[in-house]
Amino acid sequence: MSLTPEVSARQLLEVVPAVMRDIRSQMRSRRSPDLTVPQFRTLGFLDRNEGASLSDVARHMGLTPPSTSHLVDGLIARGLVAREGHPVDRRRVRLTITRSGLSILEASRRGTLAYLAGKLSGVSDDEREAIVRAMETLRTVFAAGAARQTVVK
Amino acid sequence: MSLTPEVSARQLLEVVPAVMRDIRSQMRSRRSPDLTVPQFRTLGFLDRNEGASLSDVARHMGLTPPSTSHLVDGLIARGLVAREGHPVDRRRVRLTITRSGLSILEASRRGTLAYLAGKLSGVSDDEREAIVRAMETLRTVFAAGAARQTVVK
DNA sequence: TATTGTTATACTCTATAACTATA
DNA sequence: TATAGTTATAGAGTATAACAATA
Repeated sequence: MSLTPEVSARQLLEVVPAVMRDIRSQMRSRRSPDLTVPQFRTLGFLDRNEGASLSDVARHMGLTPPSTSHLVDGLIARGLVAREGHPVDRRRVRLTITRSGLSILEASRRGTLAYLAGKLSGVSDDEREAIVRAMETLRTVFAAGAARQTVVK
Repeated sequence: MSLTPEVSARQLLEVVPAVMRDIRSQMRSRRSPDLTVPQFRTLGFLDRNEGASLSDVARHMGLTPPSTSHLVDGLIARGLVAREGHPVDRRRVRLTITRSGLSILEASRRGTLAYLAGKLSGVSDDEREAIVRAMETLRTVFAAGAARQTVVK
């Protein structure tokens, strides 16, 4: 049989990195709203989760807290994210996307989506349906932080 | 309608980075045959293309020559790749995977495939079929170097 | 002149270890 | 003691710019 887990795993391992590289280099090539993929995802998360803590972001991204702290530093340095103290628990941090961050996020999102949609425009409806189905499945299997959350108590 | 290019593009942009992160962190966690994703792909390419030049690798990976040179340096430093002069054109370089590189490549491939297959084992046959179909489509659309090769004369 | 590759430099992403501050 | 976060340090990946060697 051809559709064992091993076969699909092999396909993933070959194709996903190639798609990823393409996305990265497209983002890099936009010379105004240039966001890296992790920065883009962080802004998107903060857009949907106002006042998230550093740990919230780390969990969502599947990163360690130091990596996340560093990542957020970069966004703050560029004025795209604001960091305030938490009113109650003073160990915590409240992260919010700034107006400037939001507009860059939207520009970048539009640009990248348009680019990807262009690439997919030559693909048949049928094949696009398979892509959407596949992404839905993969999302549940590889949800960010899934592995950690299973391990952590 | 729900399956426009835009919808599938949105899915890709959300899901692919998450899958990629998962693959990376799995590779990082194997503490003997630890290869990064680009190193892994480079070794795989050299396994299939004995004596490839630096430019060949760069094209395949969708990277600039300096980045590729650096990447290859790391593999040579670890004894996984050998660099010789080209017998005819002395500007060129012949890259080959070493025996040690091959055995690490195979171990890493087995480990990562097993990990991914495990993750996909809970997925229905139907959904795996969609994944395989999607990957086949994406491979043709995002083939490494495709963009450059179209642009370059 | 054009091609192949390297070196120099710099930034981002990521990790682990060690630390501070707060609970 | 446990939790939230930062700082220190380091390696990999990537880019652009400048260069050397060869064709």
